[in-house]
Amino acid sequence: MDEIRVRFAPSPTGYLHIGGLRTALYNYLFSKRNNGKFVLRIEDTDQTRFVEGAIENLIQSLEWSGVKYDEGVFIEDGKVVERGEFGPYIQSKRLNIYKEYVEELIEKGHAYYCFCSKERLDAVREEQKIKGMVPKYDGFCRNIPLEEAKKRVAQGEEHVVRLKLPHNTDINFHDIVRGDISINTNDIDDQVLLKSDGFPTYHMAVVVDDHLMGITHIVRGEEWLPSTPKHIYLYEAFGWDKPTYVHLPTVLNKERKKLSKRHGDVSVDDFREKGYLPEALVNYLALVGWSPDDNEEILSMEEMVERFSFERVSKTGGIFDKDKLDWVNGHYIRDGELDEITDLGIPYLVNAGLITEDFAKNKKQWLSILVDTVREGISTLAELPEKVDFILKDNIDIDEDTFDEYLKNENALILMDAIRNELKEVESIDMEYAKGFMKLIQKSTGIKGKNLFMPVRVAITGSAHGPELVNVLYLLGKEKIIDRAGLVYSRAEQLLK
RNA sequence: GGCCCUAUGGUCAAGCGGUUAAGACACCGCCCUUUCACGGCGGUAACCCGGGUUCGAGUCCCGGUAGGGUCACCA
Repeated sequence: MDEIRVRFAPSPTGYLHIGGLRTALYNYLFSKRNNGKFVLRIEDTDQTRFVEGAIENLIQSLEWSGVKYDEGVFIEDGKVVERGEFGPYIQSKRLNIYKEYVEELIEKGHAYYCFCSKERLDAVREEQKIKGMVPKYDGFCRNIPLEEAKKRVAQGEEHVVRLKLPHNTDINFHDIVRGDISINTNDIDDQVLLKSDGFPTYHMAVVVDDHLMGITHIVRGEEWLPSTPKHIYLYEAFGWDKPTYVHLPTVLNKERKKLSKRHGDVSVDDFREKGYLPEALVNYLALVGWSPDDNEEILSMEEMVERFSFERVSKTGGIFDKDKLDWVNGHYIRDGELDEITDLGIPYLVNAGLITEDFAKNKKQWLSILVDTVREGISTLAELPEKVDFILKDNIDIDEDTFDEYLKNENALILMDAIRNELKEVESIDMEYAKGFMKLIQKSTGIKGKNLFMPVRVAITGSAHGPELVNVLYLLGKEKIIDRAGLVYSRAEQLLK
């Protein structure tokens, strides 16, 4: 059997979004699973929608997510380059190729020149709508004799080329996830193949390129299902072998609509910024529309590759569930390599103004302990600052209710005193000392259990909730603890008067 | 509106003619614990409706309903 070749073919009209990432991911998993090749092609046939920097952004997002491809468009030294023997991989560089094939279609009678103006087309559509008809090209130019049409073209008359679909013919094809599908040509338009600006439309370019690039499986979103018959017809008109089709179910938002920019939070970039790990995003995304036969939910890329198959892709659109993503992400934050998680988390602390770049560089060890003590309580890296801010900040606030509950008493006075006395004796707090610290306080005050831990926790952290106290003591260090104990002492003393 | 697709708890999702209809997220309890979290245990909760086929239907067929997609010189 021939080598399996798949492609992901985004248009550079913006950033990579979640739906696109999943499509790319499934292509990747499938190609890896079958030792095939994965191509990245850029479909920039609509000049008007081209966004500067979009290609670079798309590639960077893919790179970040760990979805790798073998061939096509890459970035090297900040520049867009192409690698592979089937290039160019950017459609705007292939205009002459499409033109050639369009002419072949015309000669074979599968396509025709159309001179209708935009105005006429709009008027026709408008009238059809009023009559309750399906808006469709009325075939006005369909029967212009080829010689006459060519003459008009030669005279410079503006024109497009349309697909000449036979009337009332069923076009059948098989889709791996949808099964057999049949659509009648009466329900399909004579699609424009070549635009008046000389660029092909998607339908023309996709067929030519997929064929020329040896693509064996077309894996794309289900929004392409209705136009697949046009593509099938083109393959037949050219006499080419048809690829295998795989139309993926849609990723939906809470409103059960296709994910869109309007609702925000759909760009892969956004998720990265919000502190999601690529492993987690990709892991979760794979699960919207696919499940492995053993139903595992936490899977590395390698594990997904091992288990992936289109037979287990569902037909139903799935809602993107942020809660579950958060859970998956939290899992990766907790289970990830501490150094890695720390490195990823540091920028969030710097951006929040909690630490400086210098501090980040010089206090790696300390920071990794910081991250380790709070990582179990967060689901995204962006939550890091709020979780550690009581440690890094100079001042903490203890709200009145909490203070009254735990510190407005004689015990607090005794405890704060003991803490300050104890700490006076030591040079600094290391982990060993931190581990035994509460024992020492207990010994010197005779206070124990909740009466010991809770007031101390509140006094030095400002809150009745938080992570393991031993780590917090170490992280806080001598000065801060003495300082905070002193403030609590005075405040309690005031209140007790 | 035409065409196409889809239909299992709130969400994702097993199931592929015979099951007490898995599991995960979320939610609620309990346990662990100095608190929170993590973790562990348990719980609430589902086969869209109506006809067939069959000894037997969540599973197959038909119809309805609902949801989605698509009807561009956009992809």
